[in-house]
Amino acid sequence: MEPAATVLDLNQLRRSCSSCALYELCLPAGIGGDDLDRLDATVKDKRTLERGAMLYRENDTFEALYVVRSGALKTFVQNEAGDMQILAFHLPGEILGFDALATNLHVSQAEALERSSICELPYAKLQQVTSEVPALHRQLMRVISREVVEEHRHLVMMGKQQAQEQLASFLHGLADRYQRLHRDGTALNLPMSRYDIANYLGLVVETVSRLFSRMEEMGVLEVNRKSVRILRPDLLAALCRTDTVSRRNDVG
Amino acid sequence: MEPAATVLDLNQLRRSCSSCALYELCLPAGIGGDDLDRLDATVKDKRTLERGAMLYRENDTFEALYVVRSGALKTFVQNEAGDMQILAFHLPGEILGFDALATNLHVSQAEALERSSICELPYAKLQQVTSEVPALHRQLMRVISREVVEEHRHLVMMGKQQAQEQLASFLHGLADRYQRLHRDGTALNLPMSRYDIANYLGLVVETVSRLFSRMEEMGVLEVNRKSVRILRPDLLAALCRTDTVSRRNDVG
DNA sequence: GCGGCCAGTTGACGGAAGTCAACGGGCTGC
DNA sequence: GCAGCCCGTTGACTTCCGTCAACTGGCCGC
Repeated sequence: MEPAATVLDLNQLRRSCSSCALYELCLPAGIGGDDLDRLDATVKDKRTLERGAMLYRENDTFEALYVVRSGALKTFVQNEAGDMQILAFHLPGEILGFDALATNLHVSQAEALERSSICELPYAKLQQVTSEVPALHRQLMRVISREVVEEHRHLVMMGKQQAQEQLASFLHGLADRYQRLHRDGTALNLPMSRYDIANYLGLVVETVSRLFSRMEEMGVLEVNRKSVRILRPDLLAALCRTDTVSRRNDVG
Repeated sequence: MEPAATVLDLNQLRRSCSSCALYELCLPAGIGGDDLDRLDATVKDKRTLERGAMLYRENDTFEALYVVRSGALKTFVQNEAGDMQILAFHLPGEILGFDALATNLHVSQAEALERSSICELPYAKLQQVTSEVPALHRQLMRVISREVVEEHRHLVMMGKQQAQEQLASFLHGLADRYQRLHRDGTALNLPMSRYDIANYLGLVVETVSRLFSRMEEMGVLEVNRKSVRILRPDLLAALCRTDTVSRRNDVG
């Protein structure tokens, strides 16, 4: 046990998945021992992104999948006219980059909402490991599937006819994700702007702003810029659905 | 070459991927020769679903992935109250069932919109083959990724602020998919109801109906119940975007 | 500290789309 | 063939949310 080796071990350990505080949330879940070590080896040194920095852009060649270690990102697409549609917000432990698997080119863009730390999983190396470790292959499929299910949630949110239901569902879902990160699920610190929230939900920023104010008046929230405290989780949950029976959404 | 064997061969051939008219559209794309044969062997006999029949329901255990051979299906989720949100329409050559990969339980439902023929790919067998054929593994990942990208398109559609843009985009995208199937992309025969279209886009059925009428008046479409003829593809494409610059979607 | 800028909020207004209602016309089953 | 049902369309009305505008307060750079 010479000191130098110990230091090296610590450094490697620090950046390895097995010691990652979020490790049960991301790829290795369900993988143990040797297999985890092999996965560790494929993780490139982590990157840090400043607020506003791009992780990847449209048409970038597919190099790697990325796991958020800390901070938050948004992914979005833009059309020729420059119109943006936000696809997702990514919190620590969440993976992004799957959009490029189909064509080997990214078809969306990823931007840091705040100073963020990112794990990079070079796909070539990842592919090599998955071919040797069937468990990782299955796990990777599961992770993509979760991505699909997450997008379903987004679609359901956007399908709601009342803007208030949409925002309530958004906050409710965010609180859930915070709790999964062992954070306080009632004291949200929103990394995204009102503008981003509006775009994500298919609304305009004024509507979102008014809804925050209205929900504050109702005693559901306490809003202070980016900081949102959920005073009445029960009421928030109730606001996620309309009381009146909707004609559109009933089963035919 | 005794007659009986020939008949058997023909039958097997008929239901095999290598002779499937849609084969370049679905899983085997990019796979050849021996590998294709092995994939053929994993495909279970095809199923036929009548209009309204369910392919799978929520909480069904994950058995297989499914490829549409003919007909059309919709996938959707329902909440406790029975509210429905349609997630996708599936045309021939398209795969469904990926939602269950994460939990081994389906979290959505699939229903035939008309008499449909389905290829069943039992996942256990598929997994065995993918572990032996790396190319298929990569192909499968690509297909799921395409699913993700397809959902992005749905999100962009729902994010549009004008209902007319939404419907125009929907029809435009449908025309594209018809052409990929070597069908006439200007003579659509909609397998889904107005109700389904409305739900898919987050609108109500009256709005969709009015928009069809309006677009007919504009000379863009000729509508006759389920049959929609696109008279002016150029105008339809133009209707997919608003002329006026939208504040919400501009890049900040 | 000060100025400017941008994010966010609020108000007034109008219009697009949702709601409610009536009706027509296929399709199905008897 | 006829009845009944459901799908789709259309009209009248209402309302929610998008638009435009003004204003405030944080934040950053100078």
